[in-house]
Amino acid sequence: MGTTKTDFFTDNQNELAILAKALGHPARIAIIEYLLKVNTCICGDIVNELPLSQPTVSQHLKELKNAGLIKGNIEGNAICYCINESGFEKIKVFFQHVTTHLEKRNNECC
Amino acid sequence: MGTTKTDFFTDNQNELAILAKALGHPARIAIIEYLLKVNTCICGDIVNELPLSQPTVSQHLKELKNAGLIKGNIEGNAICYCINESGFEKIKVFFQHVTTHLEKRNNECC
DNA sequence: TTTTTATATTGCAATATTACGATATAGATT
DNA sequence: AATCTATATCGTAATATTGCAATATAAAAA
Repeated sequence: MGTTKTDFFTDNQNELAILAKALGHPARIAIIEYLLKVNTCICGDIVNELPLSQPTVSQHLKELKNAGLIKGNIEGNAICYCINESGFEKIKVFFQHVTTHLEKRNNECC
Repeated sequence: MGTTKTDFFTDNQNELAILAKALGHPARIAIIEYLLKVNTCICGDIVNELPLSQPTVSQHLKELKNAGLIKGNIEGNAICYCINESGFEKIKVFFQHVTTHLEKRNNECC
């Protein structure tokens, strides 16, 4: 009990849920928006930008990376983070799917 | 401690996070996909479709409704659920924003 | 009115998430 | 080598989520 019943859902459903869940925190939305603005940055930049401690930011970065939404490359001392397009591509496909379905019918609802 | 520091983020960041969080579970992705297929349905239909108990499905429906992703209308005995387009519109705008930013630069990353 | 049907709510156990201080790691600088 | 800089990990407390049995609610059917 308490655990998500992952086995009973499709791989695609689980993948989409993981991607959406990773974006399900305002700090992680803020990190993505910041990365869109500055293109690349290091963890310390985000620590300066957000009202969160360094360990907390590091944890959020890890979750975004595990979900496949950002990439991190070692650059000497620091780690250079940037957006991982392929992760966003997957969600985009889902939302296009939703939009296409909704456009077909004329907003008929209950 | 343990609570998300909502006050330190913008309304838009919090709203997007709430929408994404609502989609951050495979059962809720499955519910949305099912609603896309059948247009409208009642809670019992989803209980038959998913490997989850009635109270659990009811709870997931509540979360999707609170986030603004589905609508529920009382129809006699039952409640008729359907997709709420305006919720999806908000996320779509966010992803368009991401896509536009990413297309501008030529995939330059770290 | 009793029963059936459809959903929501309550209460609870198991697990997951959020946040941060303290500490570890690892490359750069002096 | 000692120190500084940048980030990750560990440990832990507070809170949230997931799932379901039991129960409540409310309209429909008998």
